[in-house]
Amino acid sequence: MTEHSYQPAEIEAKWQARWEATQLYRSTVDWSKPKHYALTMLPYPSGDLHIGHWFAMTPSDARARYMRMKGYNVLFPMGFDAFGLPAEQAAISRNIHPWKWTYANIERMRAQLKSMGNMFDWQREIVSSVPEYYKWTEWFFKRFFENDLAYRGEALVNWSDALQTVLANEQVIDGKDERLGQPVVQKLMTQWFFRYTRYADEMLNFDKLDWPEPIRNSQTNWIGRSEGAKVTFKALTSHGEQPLVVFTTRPDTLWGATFMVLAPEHPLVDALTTPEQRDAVEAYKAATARATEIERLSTEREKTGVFTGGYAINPVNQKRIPVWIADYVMISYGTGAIMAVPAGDQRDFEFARKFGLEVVPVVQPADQPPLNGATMAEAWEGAGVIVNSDWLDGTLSNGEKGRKNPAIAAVIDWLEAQGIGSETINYRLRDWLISRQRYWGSPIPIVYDPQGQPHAVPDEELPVELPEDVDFVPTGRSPLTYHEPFFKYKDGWRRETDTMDTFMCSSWYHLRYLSPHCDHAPFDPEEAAYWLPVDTYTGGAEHATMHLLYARWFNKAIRDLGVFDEAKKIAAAHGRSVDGLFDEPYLQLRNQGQVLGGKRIGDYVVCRGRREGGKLYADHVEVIAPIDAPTTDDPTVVHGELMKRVEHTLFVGEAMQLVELVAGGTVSIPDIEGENNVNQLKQHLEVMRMSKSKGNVVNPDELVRKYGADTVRAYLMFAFDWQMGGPWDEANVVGVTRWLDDTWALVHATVPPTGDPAAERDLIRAAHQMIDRVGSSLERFSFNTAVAGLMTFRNALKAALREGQIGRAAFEEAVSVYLRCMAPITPHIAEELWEHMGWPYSVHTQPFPEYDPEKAKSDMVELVVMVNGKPREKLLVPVGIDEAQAEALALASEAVQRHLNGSQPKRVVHIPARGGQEPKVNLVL
RNA sequence: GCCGAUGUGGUGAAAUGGCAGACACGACCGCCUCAAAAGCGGUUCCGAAAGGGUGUGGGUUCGACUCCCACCAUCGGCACCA
Repeated sequence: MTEHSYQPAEIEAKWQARWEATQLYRSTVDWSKPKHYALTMLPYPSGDLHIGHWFAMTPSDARARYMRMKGYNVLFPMGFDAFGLPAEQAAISRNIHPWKWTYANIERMRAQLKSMGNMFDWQREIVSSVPEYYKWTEWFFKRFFENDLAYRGEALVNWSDALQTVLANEQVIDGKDERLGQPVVQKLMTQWFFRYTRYADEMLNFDKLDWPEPIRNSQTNWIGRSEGAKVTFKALTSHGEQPLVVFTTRPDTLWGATFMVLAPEHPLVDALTTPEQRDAVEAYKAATARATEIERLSTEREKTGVFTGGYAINPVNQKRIPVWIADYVMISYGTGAIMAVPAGDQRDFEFARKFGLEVVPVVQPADQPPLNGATMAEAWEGAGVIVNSDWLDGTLSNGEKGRKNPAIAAVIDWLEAQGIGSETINYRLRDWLISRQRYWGSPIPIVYDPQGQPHAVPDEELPVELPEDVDFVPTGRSPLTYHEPFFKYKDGWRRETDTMDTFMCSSWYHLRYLSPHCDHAPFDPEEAAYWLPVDTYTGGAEHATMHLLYARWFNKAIRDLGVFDEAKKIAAAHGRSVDGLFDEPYLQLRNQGQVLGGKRIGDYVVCRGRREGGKLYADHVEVIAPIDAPTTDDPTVVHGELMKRVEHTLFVGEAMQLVELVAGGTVSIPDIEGENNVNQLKQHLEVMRMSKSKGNVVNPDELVRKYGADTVRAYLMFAFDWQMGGPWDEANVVGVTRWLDDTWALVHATVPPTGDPAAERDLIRAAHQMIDRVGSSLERFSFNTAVAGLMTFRNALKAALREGQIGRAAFEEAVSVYLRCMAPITPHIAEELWEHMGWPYSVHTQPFPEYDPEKAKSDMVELVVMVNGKPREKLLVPVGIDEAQAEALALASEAVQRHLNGSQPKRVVHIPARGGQEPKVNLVL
């Protein structure tokens, strides 16, 4: 027995205080050591830390700690993304200033974050809403403005009535804002933009990045690059000939363009429309404007459109073709106008058939009878040979996009020579709209002269401070427009009164951690030279096309403005390779999954038996489809969804009727063959996102009080694959509780001075297998197998100590390895037990144990004997057994003899032991 | 429609192309106890066994949860994108 048991509350408070007092997690530049910048996404100070924060941050901490023990100088900072709409919304509904609300939340959340026991260096904390921080957000804006990366422009923008502000494209999902899910409308407004598309191509290149495929895929889709050409048609308008430019990815089909379609909002529509068509066109435009607000998204909709009465000249063959308007052409993509090639594009084909327009085939697929424009049933979008196209006839159009297609390459060259078109890359990506008509954000450091021209405020006036005494109730205009002391700059000059999108603040926070109080630059170049770029970034996948893309753009933009130049010189002076060093902000990215609230539909059961009191004693329970539910009111039958089960007691249906399965009672589940068992029944469990309204929020503070931080950490790491997440189920915490209780007792055990060498060798072998397992698991973010490796060792240590054959020296060696392997995952108990062993502070500054394959090896192994790839027998053999011996033993084995039945194997494959696996012999019959 | 991810026991889940189900929860049996809890020991994919099992159907391979093709289901990104 131990003198006292494991009391997490005591030891966690004690060690957190000691770590802070000794500055154990202070990270400073040290050029003699390799660095590792581990970053986890900073929280928004919305009130309380939830279990998702723990799930994101504590495994990230374990990884950072592991890297530190592996010899890296690790930076693992934390801060608060403190500007933004939620603070303002909360402030409005509670009538409290956003400033007060935000800072109160930060106080609270900082304490909660500290309870995790993470190795955050709190001296590097940042808060994005303090002037010390946003001075530099403004400074970056100013640099962008001065270098034509920020501009003021009029554009159709996303306007949210609910939020009373404009939003970036990224913040609009299916026509609704991402915060409240309220409709967003298109409005023509003058706003601030960043030249996002300037880096589109570079952002499509992920060569330097170790990022998850789904994120790269989302970003690639979001940027939406397509190769093609711009071609200038001649519009015959009421004001004479006017150029009408279209973007096409299929310039090889130009000769098949038999009409044109413009988006109803296109500027040339009015000039093209003839008096006879005027009414129809106006009516269609009005209808489109209405439809935009509802749902213009539906892919299945039948084509609609109206003839403008006007014509254009196809520049390749001088053909006069009609110009239509239709809502399937989007004003926001390409040039808002298309050449329609009905024979080669299914949408154009449908449109042509509906309105009786001409179809001229220009790509003739091989192995098919010649296409006939009048009779073909659908467009041919694939490869083929060009026809009906003058000089291009006979060229191969191989189905590729861009210059890889010979026909497209030939046409582009020709268009450029003729001066009627040019090769063009078009992006789905729009420029980044960063102005917001709200109060709680970083001011935009711009002033307007009396003529309304924007000028940047001088550097010495930065930061433009956000005034506090503002009436911030939203009116559709920035609250700052009502604050005269703020907007009045000098005679006749006005300040910009919009504020910046908070994604601007979070695009560079990883730089401010480097030197949060630096007052002459956004960051100290020496710190940047050492720490940048971020080596490992962890956080949620929901930021794929927002924060993670903005931050990449931001990084590339400031790199080209020379912001990293000095850091680059310093890094080079220390012998670091600086080529491309600052091209990307985050080298490795890993996304955690989500902890959900629980879901599973229970089996629909029919229980039959005898009723006694309020209970049914069932001798048979059958799982059926709910549709087959009996319609009887027989009291000896209970049916419904299985909501819950405790041993042999079932709770059935919404009414939770009690059913007791009697001894010898049977269960039948048609999906599972054979005789079924009561514990095979599926019970109802709700899985959904945790939210306050659903009342399924798990409060981490309570869990910490109940189990301790180490248990919560380890359980979150153990419960699911970290990159997948899953439903929260507190019932399983007990496995981790037992593990730590056991560990406590085992390390406190009394052991004899000497033991049995064989048993000791076995224990040390188990320890080295653990090192390998825990280390490689943490390396690849596989936290659940790391914990499993530790538990496996616990089992070995427990069994060994029970036998009483472990001596003091072997015990200490094993415990030393064990505690150092535990330290990244459960830092408090590891530290406490390390101290208990009498070893010097701190376990966290110890090296991670070195894996010794020799010590991990055993003397005997199981030789796996396989027949046609199926394992049939295992033979215990000495570890160094050679191929001939192994094959002879395998051939002689009982199972093989049975399978051979007197014949000879066709082939014998020997698979030697490697990578900790057993040797195998496969016999092919 | 295009692109991507996922699919394994009663449950959470493991498995560089090499013993499928490690580790844990639950359940069952036993020990301990006057009793219960805790604890301890054992069993737990199906099958008596031979053998069969990783969403379905093919393929590659001596050998496939893993690689390839097609399909089904769920989730995510893009979407009348020219």
